[in-house]
Formats: sequence, C-alpha cells, structure tokens
Amino acid sequence: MSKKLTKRSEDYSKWYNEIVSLAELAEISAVRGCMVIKPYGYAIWEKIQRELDKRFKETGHENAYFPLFVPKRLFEAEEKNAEGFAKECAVVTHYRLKNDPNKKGKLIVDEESKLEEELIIRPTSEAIIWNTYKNWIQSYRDLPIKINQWANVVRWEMRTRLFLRTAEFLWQEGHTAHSNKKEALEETRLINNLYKSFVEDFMSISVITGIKSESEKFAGAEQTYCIEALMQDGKALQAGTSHFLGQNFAKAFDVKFSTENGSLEYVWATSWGVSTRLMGALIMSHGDDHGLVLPPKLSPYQVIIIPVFKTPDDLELINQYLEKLKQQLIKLDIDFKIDERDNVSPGKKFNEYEIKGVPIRLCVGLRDIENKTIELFRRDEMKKLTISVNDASKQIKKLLFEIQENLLKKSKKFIKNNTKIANNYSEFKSMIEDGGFVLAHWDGTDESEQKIKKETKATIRCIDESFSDEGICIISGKKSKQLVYFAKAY
RNA sequence: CGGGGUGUAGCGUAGCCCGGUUAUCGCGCCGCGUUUGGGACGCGGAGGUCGUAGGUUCGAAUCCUGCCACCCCGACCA
Repeated sequence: MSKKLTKRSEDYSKWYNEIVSLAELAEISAVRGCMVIKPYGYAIWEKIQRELDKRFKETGHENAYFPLFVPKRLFEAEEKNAEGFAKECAVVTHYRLKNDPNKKGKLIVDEESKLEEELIIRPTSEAIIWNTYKNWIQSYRDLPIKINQWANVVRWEMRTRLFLRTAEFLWQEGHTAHSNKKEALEETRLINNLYKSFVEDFMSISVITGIKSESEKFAGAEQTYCIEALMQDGKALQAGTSHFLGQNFAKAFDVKFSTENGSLEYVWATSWGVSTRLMGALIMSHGDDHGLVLPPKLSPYQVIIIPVFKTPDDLELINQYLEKLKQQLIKLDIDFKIDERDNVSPGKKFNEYEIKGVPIRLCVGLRDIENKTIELFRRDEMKKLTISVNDASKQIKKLLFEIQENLLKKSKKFIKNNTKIANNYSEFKSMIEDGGFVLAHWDGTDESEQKIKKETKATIRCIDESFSDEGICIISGKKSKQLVYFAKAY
C-alpha cells in the first residue's frame, strides 16, 4: 500500500507539513510552539551555516557569542525596540524549584527565589550586545566592529508553523558598529546584497529586494532592507533583513567614541539576520507533488546510489563495478551515499530519496554490469536516463551544475510571471486575490498602507529604491513617488 | 485575549446523536516464510489509564460539570 503526498494544489499547508515530516526535516516537539530539527533537516541547515559563515568572513566579519538572558533594564533601554518585542517575550522570574508540600513527587516554583530583576530570553540581541559594545568602544581606532553570532532566539508567537514561525528558532545575527553614517549604510546594503546572492546562488531562490515601509521596518531601526521571496501558493516570504540602526542604540546605551579630531560622537550601527525560516523558503520554493527538491549545493549529499541485488555476492559485484566511479566522484568533490539496506525494496528507496529531494539518483544492478551502464534519475525534472559507466562522473558533475541553474531559472520565472502592475484599486484587489507580487502606486502614508492591509490583507513587502516613475496612489488618489511591491505574506 | 472546533495505540481514524460482552480499521512496529529494476505479499504477534478530575447510572469512550492540551479563524509576527 502506498502513502501518497497531498498535492500542492489541493491543500498547500497540508502539503508543506507532510514534506517537513516525510522528508524527515523536523517535527513538532512536546514544547509548545517549538520544533525538533531532525538530522536530515539539520544537515541542510549546517550547509546554509557553513556557506554564510564563509561569506561573512570574506567580507570582514567575525563570530562571537553573547548571553541568552537580557536583564529587563537593558532590554527596555531602546524604547522602540523594547516596545516592538514586548508582547512576545519569555521572561525568567525565578531561579529555583522546590518540592510541592501538597503533592508528592511534584515541583513548584520557590517564591523565595524570585529575581530582583527579571531576565528576558532574547528575542534579538541588540540590547545585550550594545551594552557590551559600550565597554569595547572608546576611540575611532576601535571601529568598525563587525560581529556575527549564531544563536537561538525566542519569540512567543500566538500561532506557529514549522520553520516559518516557531517560538524558538535558530539564526545568525550580525551587529556592527561604525564611526560614520555612510559606512554603516554601506554595511547595511552590503549585507542585504550578500543575502540576495547567497539565496540565489546557493539556494536557487530568486528574491526581490528593497526597503521596508515605516510600519514594517524593524523596531528600533532607521531603515530596514530586505529580501522577499515568493512561495508557490502566491504568498510572499521575508527571507532576510538588514537594518540601518542609525545612532539609536548608541544613544540608548551611551556608546560614544573620540574622533580623529578629538570630538565625542555617537557610534553608528547595523544589525542583520537570516533564520531557519530559510528552510521553509526552500521547501515552498522548490518542492513539488513528489516531495522536496534540493539544489545540489545545499543537499546533504548530491548523489544517492541504490544497488539492486538479491544476494550478498551480487552486492559485492556491484560494489566492485562502482569502485572506479566512487573514486572519481570523490575526486570531483561530489558527496554521495550508497543505500545498501537489504531489507527495504528498491522501490521504497526510490520514493524515500525523492521525498528527501536528493538531486541525482543512480541505480545499479547486474543488468547494468552486463551492459556497462548506470541508470540515472534527476529529481528536478523527474527524468530517467541510462548512461555509460565510463563517463558517468563527468556527466553527473555537469548535471549537478545544470540542476542548480535550472532551479534558479524556474524561481526567477515564477516571480516574473507572478508580478503584476495594478493601475487602480479594483484591479489591485483582484490581483492580490490571485496571489503574487502586485506593483502599485502608494502615497507614502501609513494611513493608506493600513487601509489596504485591512481591506485586502496585502502588505507592502518592499520598496525598490531604483524605481522612480511618478503616479497616483491607488487608494487615496494622492500623488505617488513610485511603484511599491504589495503581497499577502507569511 | 475574542469566535469556532477537536482530544480514542507511535501516526491517521470508526464508535458518541440513541449508554450494554473482549473498543474498529488502516499505516507503522515485532516474528517466520516467500520476495527485491518504482512505495512487496502471506501468516502470526505486541501495543490502549478512550486528554484529565468529578458527577449521573446496575453499567460510561458514549450523558452532565469543571479543568487541561491542541487545532482553525481573528489580533501579533523572522
């Protein structure tokens, strides 16, 4: 009996959850709103980490680690930041438990261990980091500081969804300090571009970029740059953000430095991050009715080899037959895995790796040994072909490259086909209903933005600063400086 | 926190309206055998405080009340 994956078109949420579960990426944990990332899912996350880390270091950043707990006094220092996150903070109020005198074997909070000052479990680390930077920065010679941290953060969300919005999630957060505005702004843009090229080159996900509107920007930021991806159900997903924090945090934490000419000035700041949410973007960008589809650069292994055999002797023969190819794959730096389990049928294995999205599958049996061939299957197009064993490694290398490109091409085309321009509000409403990005004129006011959000559930995803054509706001009829991207979002 | 819903084996479920032997079925799991080039099959087996506390009753998965948990729709959000 076969268990079929729900089709994307039938129930997108169900399809998504089934992939997360069947591909063994993650599962819902016993802890409310949190998830367990399973080995296969974590292996993908590690690939993301490794590549991002490399790119951060290439651009002059270093890793460090700051505490999980943020004393409330520090947390509330930057008012807007505190206000923005206040509603979703987990708070530590006590440090001890004791035996329940009324119920044997049960524990209760020891009221006598109440903390003088509550500790906030970081929803983001600006506060604790800027409180530390205060001690690190005195002179212009101490700047810039460009630090990244890999960490977990907690945001007590009302409703959660695997990878996209969990109460606890893993991310990287960069925090930089600069001596002038120009340099900080350049850093903000540099990172946003880094995110864009990482997501496109490495994850094969096409994105649009720009800045956030006042209401959508990060709490405590002057300006938020972002990358926005488009999922196959037509909803947008914020995949990464890079914030220009101005001097807000420097002022809140009193971080000043002596300039070259001896004056005392506040430091300029940026912060930026991407999270395990990228895993959600990955699933929803490339997944199909057969499961996950992984770009080769991201796949824990690029090639899965399935030997078809009846006896241990057959397996031995197949392994001998594959020996040369294995050596070649290692030389070409291609990760492969051989599934030699003898208690699972080949058909089952085929399906398993299809759901897991492994880019290329090789199948080898006695039949192939006779013909000097290998059966090759590419996951992205679900196509099977028979190739000669002698030049298999070269073909595989070429194909992996092709699959990586092909997925990005598809993703780019998807955004292109699902981005429309609305000339008036009624057009806008029906386009938003259909999903995808809708470009429309907006007068720049919070009022118009909120009205559109209330009536259509669409939000401004980003403002591409390079657009400059003037027009008329679709909702207010007032003058508009440029078209902006709207969409319903996750 | 407002509105709606659901809790039965690891997962998905039937039974509940109208109370009555040993709680249904599928997947998964274990054993044996036959299989293995697209999710194998046969036979046998293990696994349950029916969310929880109380009430009604000769008798409760089923009816009543409280509590807890989770899901969906709002509000909030990387």
